[in-house]
Amino acid sequence: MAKVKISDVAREAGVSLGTVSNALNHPEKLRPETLKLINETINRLGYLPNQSARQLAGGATKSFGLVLPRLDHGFSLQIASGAHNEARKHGYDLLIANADNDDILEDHYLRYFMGTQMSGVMVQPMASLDWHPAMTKIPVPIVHLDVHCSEPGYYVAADNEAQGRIIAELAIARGAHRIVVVGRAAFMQLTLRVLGIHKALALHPDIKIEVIDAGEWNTAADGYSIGTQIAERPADERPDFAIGLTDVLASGVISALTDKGISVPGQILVAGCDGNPLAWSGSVPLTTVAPPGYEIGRKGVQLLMEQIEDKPAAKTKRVRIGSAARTVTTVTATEDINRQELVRPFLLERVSTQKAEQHPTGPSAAPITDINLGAYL
Amino acid sequence: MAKVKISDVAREAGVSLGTVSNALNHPEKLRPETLKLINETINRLGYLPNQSARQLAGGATKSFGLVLPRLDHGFSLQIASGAHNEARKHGYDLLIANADNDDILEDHYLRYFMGTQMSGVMVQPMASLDWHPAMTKIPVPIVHLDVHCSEPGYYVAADNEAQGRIIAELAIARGAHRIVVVGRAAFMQLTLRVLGIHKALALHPDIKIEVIDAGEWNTAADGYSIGTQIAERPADERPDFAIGLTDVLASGVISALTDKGISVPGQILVAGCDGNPLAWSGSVPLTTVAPPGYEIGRKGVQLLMEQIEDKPAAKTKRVRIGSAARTVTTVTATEDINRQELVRPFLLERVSTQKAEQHPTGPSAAPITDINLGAYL
DNA sequence: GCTTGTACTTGAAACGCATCAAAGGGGCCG
DNA sequence: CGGCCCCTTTGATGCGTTTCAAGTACAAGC
Repeated sequence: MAKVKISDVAREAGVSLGTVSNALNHPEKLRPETLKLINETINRLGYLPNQSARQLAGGATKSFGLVLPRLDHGFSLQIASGAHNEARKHGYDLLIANADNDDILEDHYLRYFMGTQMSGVMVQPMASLDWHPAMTKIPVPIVHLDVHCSEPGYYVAADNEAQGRIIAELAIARGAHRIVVVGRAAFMQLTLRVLGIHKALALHPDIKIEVIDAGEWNTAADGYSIGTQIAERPADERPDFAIGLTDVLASGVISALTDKGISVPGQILVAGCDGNPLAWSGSVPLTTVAPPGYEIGRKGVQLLMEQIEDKPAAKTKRVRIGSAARTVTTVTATEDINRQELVRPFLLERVSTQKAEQHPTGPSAAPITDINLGAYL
Repeated sequence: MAKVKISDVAREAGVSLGTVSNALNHPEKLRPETLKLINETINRLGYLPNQSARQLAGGATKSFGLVLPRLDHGFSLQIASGAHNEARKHGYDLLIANADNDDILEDHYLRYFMGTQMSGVMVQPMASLDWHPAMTKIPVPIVHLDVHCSEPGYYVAADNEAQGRIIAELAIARGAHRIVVVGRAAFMQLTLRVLGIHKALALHPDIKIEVIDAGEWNTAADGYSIGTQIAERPADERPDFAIGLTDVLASGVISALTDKGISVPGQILVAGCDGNPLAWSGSVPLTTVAPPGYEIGRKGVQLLMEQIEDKPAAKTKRVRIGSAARTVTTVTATEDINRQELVRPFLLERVSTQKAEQHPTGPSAAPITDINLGAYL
């Protein structure tokens, strides 16, 4: 069962090698009969073009690579979904690699994609951003997602500050008097969230705010221990609203509080940031602010296209996209819930959108008008 | 910024082209100093091997392709996760393509992968299985996932009959007297689930069973309409246990019942099949039987490896893997819940495993000992 | 000093295809 | 009938690697 190649098709069809190639790539150049004859032969022989050879001979193919840190995080999947749709719209393929939370693998796949003559590559990198210096020399369009690079380059990031602001405003609206922010602002993303929270609360000097740090990794256990600590305070020193810097933290807090007999949301309201489904499995639903992953993926591909199409464009472009406040489930499970919504989109939530923010030096990001509910986990 | 190629490295390092190639592929053949020199040059120049050329010249690279129908279904992600881990274990890369529920795209990516000289390809195909005849002529190892092909070939599938049996046994254990099965057994998978249910109930002639079909597509709306129909019956004609053939159906049923004022799980217990997180968002948690996606992905890669390693092996192998009964959340939300579990694995569930079944003509599937909790959405 | 062996290194030949300048074929006009 | 032009097809060339038979250098043994 030897592999059938283009020359086999040519011989069999009685045409030349170049003609078969044209049938594949520029069918409009061929006479209809010739094209038909060749296509029949291709099918009969079961010919499948060798992509490697095509790429080698013809330069980049129309495909993008996307390296994600994990596949089981809703945010990353939203990115993948947005990127996929946008890529297909432009006629590009999208290949996804799972870096599995491993820097080395991330680097590995990135190089792999760049070496495959992909038309462009996107990464949602883990914490650090110090690429191998060589990386910047590669003449392949690349876009970083969900980071804030200081180096020149393209990136698309969620407006984490806006996320903080939104969640703080939710607290204000709920009449909070004493707020705790749970977790360590270990990464830029989290720092910005805290900043947003502070900015929003600056207008409300009557509201007390407190940031509790419980450990380096912001694990659920950290959240649980902070929750325990809160629960053990005298009732009048407890907050009435807790904000987890991540959903995982928030989820840990909720567990601790309810374990200690404190009602959530009866006595303390808890909210998170991330829109991370992994953290939703508790019996107490969690209110969270989800970054617009779908939009980020979409915009990422658009930046790739930009780099491909107008080569001599600016070498740096940064896009920040506002967050959609997404109350995945209302804090109070017994609150009025529109059952109809449950039947259709299958996400028990109220979605309100927030206009995209303009980055001072960047282009205006399109306002977020749609949230891809279906694709969201 | 011209692309630096292997000959540039060779010239710069003062060695021959073949030596650089050896440095990359057979470093043990080189004198340590030479190797060091070449590596330094590679880094200095920012050389990145052209994967297309490598593949073209060297035959298949160590990478697998996986085509999934969607990315936002927990089952597919489990497959991806299992496949990824197993592939890495053997030193292979895994590239994922999202067919986005589109037959044409599925075919497209499949061909793409096969044409890229991948070492092997896996697909979780949508309904139909009539590949283009040419497909079977391609000398690339391929494994189908979650299907039951009649044609010769390799596949790994969940034991859907076992899923039905498990869910029926749950109903029996809960003391059900009157069971309805909701949905149309449109695909083989669903047919087998119904079969399993019937087999389990055959031992309990006292339990009444009824199958309600509401439409071709088993949508949430279908579930809702069946739920409504059930709710409108006189109380003594209502079932006390409803089984959705899919979680989406079950979710629709729950919505309808609670909308009509019937308590779930107070008056009617509802369970589903799939372990589909999309269907979990309701305020009433759903008990579901999840197929062991992680195991399926793992086994898929193992079958790929088998085909790669012992070429002259059997041309057909079929593996059926038993389902893990995974009660994502107990039917009664107020039931005893082990809070500790909530903090750690972040999946409020009880996992019980079921020994793998032996396919008459196949090899024995390894018993399922672990469920990849973390990777499960 | 010559031979044999060992340890590296070399470079030319594929790999399968896209490209493109050039050739071929046919119709039309003069 | 000849000349032109347009539409279609041809096939040699090169893409960046890997591979492998052939080469080189050096050391040990005689």
